[in-house]
Amino acid sequence: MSRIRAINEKDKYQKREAILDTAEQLWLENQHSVVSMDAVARAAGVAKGTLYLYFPGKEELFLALHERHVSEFFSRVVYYAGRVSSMDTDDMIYLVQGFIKDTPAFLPLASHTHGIMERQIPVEAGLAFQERIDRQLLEVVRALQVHFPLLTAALMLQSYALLLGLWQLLRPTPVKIKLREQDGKMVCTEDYFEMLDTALQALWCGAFAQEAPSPGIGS
Amino acid sequence: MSRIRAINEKDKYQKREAILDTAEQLWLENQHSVVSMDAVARAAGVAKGTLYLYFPGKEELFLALHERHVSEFFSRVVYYAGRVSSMDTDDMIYLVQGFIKDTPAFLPLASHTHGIMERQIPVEAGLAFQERIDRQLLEVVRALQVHFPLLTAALMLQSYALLLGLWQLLRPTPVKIKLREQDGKMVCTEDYFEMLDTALQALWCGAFAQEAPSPGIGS
Amino acid sequence: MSRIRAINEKDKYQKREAILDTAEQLWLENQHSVVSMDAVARAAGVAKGTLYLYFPGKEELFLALHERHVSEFFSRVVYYAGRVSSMDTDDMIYLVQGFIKDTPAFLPLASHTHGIMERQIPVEAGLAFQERIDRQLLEVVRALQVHFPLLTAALMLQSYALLLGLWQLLRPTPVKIKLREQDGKMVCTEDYFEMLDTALQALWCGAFAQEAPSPGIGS
Amino acid sequence: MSRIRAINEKDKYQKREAILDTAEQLWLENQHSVVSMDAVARAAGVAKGTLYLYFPGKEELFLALHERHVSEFFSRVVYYAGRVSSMDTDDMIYLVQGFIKDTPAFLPLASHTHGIMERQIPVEAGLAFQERIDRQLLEVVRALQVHFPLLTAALMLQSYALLLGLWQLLRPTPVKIKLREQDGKMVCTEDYFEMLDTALQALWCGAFAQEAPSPGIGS
DNA sequence: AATGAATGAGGTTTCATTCAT
DNA sequence: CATGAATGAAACCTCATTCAT
Repeated sequence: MSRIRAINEKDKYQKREAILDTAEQLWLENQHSVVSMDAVARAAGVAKGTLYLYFPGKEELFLALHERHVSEFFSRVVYYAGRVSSMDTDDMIYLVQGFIKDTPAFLPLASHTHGIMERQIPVEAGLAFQERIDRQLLEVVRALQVHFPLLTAALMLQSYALLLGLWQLLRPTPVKIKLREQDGKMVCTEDYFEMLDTALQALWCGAFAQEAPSPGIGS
Repeated sequence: MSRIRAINEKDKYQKREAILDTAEQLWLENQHSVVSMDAVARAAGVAKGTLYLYFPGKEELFLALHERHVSEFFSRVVYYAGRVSSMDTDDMIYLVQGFIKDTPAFLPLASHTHGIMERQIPVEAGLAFQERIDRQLLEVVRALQVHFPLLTAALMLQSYALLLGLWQLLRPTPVKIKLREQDGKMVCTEDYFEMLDTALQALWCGAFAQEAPSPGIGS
Repeated sequence: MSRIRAINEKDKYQKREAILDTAEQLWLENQHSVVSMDAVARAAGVAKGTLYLYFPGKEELFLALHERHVSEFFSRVVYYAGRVSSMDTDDMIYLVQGFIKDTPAFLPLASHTHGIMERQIPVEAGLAFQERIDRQLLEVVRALQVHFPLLTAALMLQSYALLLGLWQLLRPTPVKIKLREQDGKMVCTEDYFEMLDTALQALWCGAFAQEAPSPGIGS
Repeated sequence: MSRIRAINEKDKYQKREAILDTAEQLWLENQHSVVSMDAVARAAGVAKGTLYLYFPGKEELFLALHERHVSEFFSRVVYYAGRVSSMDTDDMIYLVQGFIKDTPAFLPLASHTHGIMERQIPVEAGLAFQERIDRQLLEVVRALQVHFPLLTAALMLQSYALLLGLWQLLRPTPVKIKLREQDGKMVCTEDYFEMLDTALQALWCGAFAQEAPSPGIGS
């Protein structure tokens, strides 16, 4: 990272981004434990104090990284939805899985963010974050409603919840890895993507079918 | 807590349970931070060392608490499924919501367990835990298949993921509370239970409809 | 170990000895760390409290074990000195090395005793121990003076110090083992027994030569 | 201790030395037990975390202190050997006793280091320490061989062992002090320095005499 | 703007010993 | 005599954050 002083706004933005890049890198390498500010500073080639010039604290730094992830995903969706003439559920799932695979730090960090961090963020920062996300989400919903008239923000939220929850249950823990070695067929060690595919299909299918009467299915 | 020495197995079991009770209580009171063994010992009226007679370490203590929750829920389901002549999705959702409301520590602790703790548990303990849970899960699935022939363990897992993920997104954070004060209609602050109801309905409906051809619904 | 109650003196003595046997065994197996009373009790098949019926405390237990070692060595010397018609330095060294090899727990425990433990023993117990040892030492000296007229208790002490000190410097520490792997010729990793042989030879030779004038040797 | 920030290398070195000074002081005052990092920090007037900026851990801190002692002794010897035109055994003993008297923490700490600590030091740190000491020892041996042609590194080691072992046997324990009160003439309570003098004389005398035939001396 | 030395609260775990049973 | 459940004082180390330079 450049050791040059960031005087103007553009330099500052680039330095901020560079710090986030480093943090993302470290997060990936060190999933087992938690990344320390010390490590970020060292890896980014800046002093610890400098981090605090660009981010109010640790929570905010990683929240910013998470926000970058979410924004990137939203951008992709809007872009894709605007380019194709029609979309179905499979296309959405394809987009989601593509993003997850391109952004391996996303799920672990999102899990951490929603599981732990969000409670410790200063309210002001949390509110601002939430507002930015909500605004983007509304755009995304609007863009998607062209293809999915019945789609709602609530369904997006539910899908995200499914995404997140499934990953927490199926993520490759040491225990999970061990289990899979012993018995590849245990239900709890099914591949995440396969399970996610099935679940999202079911959720969207069910969500869009709610309008029509659903007489005693499954019972 | 009783200060009597637990000589026989029954007393020991009761003392263990009493410690778990205390831990659960503290967990509820102290969601913002993490409960320390110190606090558990003090609140339970035992010495710190005593905790380590009943649990190998902190992680295991809270994992045991989580296991107690899950077992309790499973018991309820099996019991209920065995008593009624027929069940539908609404019954299941009713069971779930009932359990969550009766056990306010469940979701925060489950979130913590899957988000953080599971990675730090000794592999042996984790494997044993997983095995016990899986065994119970199979029983539950068997009991439910009487009423839902198409139900699978995978669907149970997906439902749990939804439960967990939604709660993490909608839990009453300071930020969330503030938001709701400002604007009761923001999508992100919808009530957890309402959202869970909708989502589970959709998921199960979709899951059970998968068998039948589902031609491009929603698109 | 017998779980029978020790009523008479003989049973008590045997139980005490059995505990010491177990402690010795454990000490050997666990040189890297320190043996806990818990471990001794478990290995001996008695309850922790029982240990305190036979020994006032941990220090005293291991001091008793050390005393058993020393007494055994003294016995051997007296026995040997009384049986042979003449002895020289080599015979003594042979006796010493034989004992050390037969009693692998001796040096680690002696080192621990003199390095750490002795300071923490209640004065009364320490005095009694010291007195018993001194009495035995005097006997040994008397028995040896038949063969080594110039031998003194001081020389015995010095020899013991050499024995002990050399072992502490040359004991197989992880570091020492690593060093020896890298370079078998470093002076600091010479074999203990070889070094001890040389040193004792020199010490006794020098001690017995002190009577005669030793003008400027070595300079 | 100065509360000034140590910015440059020189300040840092001085602060490190100051911490070692404090640790040495505490060691002397608290021989009965073991000095805690807490106590060192408090006595040094720095925060606990600061200690860990200067030393990786407790073991390393006290090993560094021991190394300072040894280096100081070696320096004295080399300096002395280079200044005088001739040395004999008495001069060496004088040097040794002088150092011990000037450095009262040396023997207790050395005893602790070799008795206990060395096993718990990370191998890397131990190896580095050993290498530095060995290098210095070789210099010392070279400097001394001017005056003692027959002197070897092995003899130095043996002398150190004697020094160490004798001190452990004769150190002023509560028990030893009590004994001396009762009976000033017991062999076990002879003065350390007197015993050391005799022993080193004998060892060196014997070592240098080994070349010449030693026909059954003492028997 | 940038540095990095200093802080210090906080948490888990061990284990010799006691004493009610 | 024997048990083993309970105790509770230590002790080490981490790391987010601050602030003098």
